[in-house]
Amino acid sequence: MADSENGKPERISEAEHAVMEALWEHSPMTAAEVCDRVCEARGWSLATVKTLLSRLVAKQAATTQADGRRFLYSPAMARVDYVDGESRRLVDRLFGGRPASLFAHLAEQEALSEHDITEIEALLKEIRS
Amino acid sequence: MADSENGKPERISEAEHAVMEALWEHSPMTAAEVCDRVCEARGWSLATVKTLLSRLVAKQAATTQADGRRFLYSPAMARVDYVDGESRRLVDRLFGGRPASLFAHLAEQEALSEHDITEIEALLKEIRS
DNA sequence: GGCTCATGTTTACAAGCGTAGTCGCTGTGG
DNA sequence: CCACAGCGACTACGCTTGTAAACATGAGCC
Repeated sequence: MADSENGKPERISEAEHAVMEALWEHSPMTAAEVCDRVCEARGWSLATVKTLLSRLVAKQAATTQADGRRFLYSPAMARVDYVDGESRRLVDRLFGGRPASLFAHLAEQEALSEHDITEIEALLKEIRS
Repeated sequence: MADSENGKPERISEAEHAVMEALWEHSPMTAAEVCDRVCEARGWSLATVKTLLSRLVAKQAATTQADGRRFLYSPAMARVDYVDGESRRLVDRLFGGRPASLFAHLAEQEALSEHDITEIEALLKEIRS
């Protein structure tokens, strides 16, 4: 079962996400190249990256194209879609689905810098135009 | 390790979070009362809730006070702190720590309703005052 | 042609999670 | 006094995750 043939996007774990970020930044890449980009930061071995890549392919979050005997890996989903899904999950789970509540929370917690606020004001102005 | 004596807040899983929400809404409560509030919605048995409560106590996310032979459970962390932690994690992981990026994303994805936008404008005005 | 290197596949294994059953204790109604 | 109901503690068990080693295989080098 799990998700062999249907299009249900299986959930990507945090470690897997780190690999996806690398692929979104640059693709296609071999496993070794992915490792070059993430192994040091996360303290991983190449073997770990290989496992994660396999799992991502199994989850249909990444695709491969043969290049001789090796594979070149590419993301199979757009980053924006992933980010969107995760954002919505958070807003749904913690803010009753109301993005404004998230914003209010950030503001109350003073997680917003002067710069953030200015930026958001500018965005709002743009939306309004 | 884990977090016996130190104050490191161990991560709360999704199922556990559902229980925490119940406790935040109303506390203290017995395991049975918590079940009344969440079992139906999640299709859980009382046993499941008991397990989750134990784990939450172990993680020091909830506390108990004896009431005769049973326990009354209460949250040991403020909801706002949990929400804040999760929000920041998301912003850090997906938006490079810039809340404005999250906001921009939401705006681009049209996840913001007219109402949301108005609300945020109002909040901004308040901050500015 | 054999050895080594790169690379995907298989296997491993502990910790965490979701879900729940069973055990043991004790206060209570009869 | 005893069976029972209620309750926490302990045990269970399959799945996912993080992390990686072992294995197989093809390719180039000497």
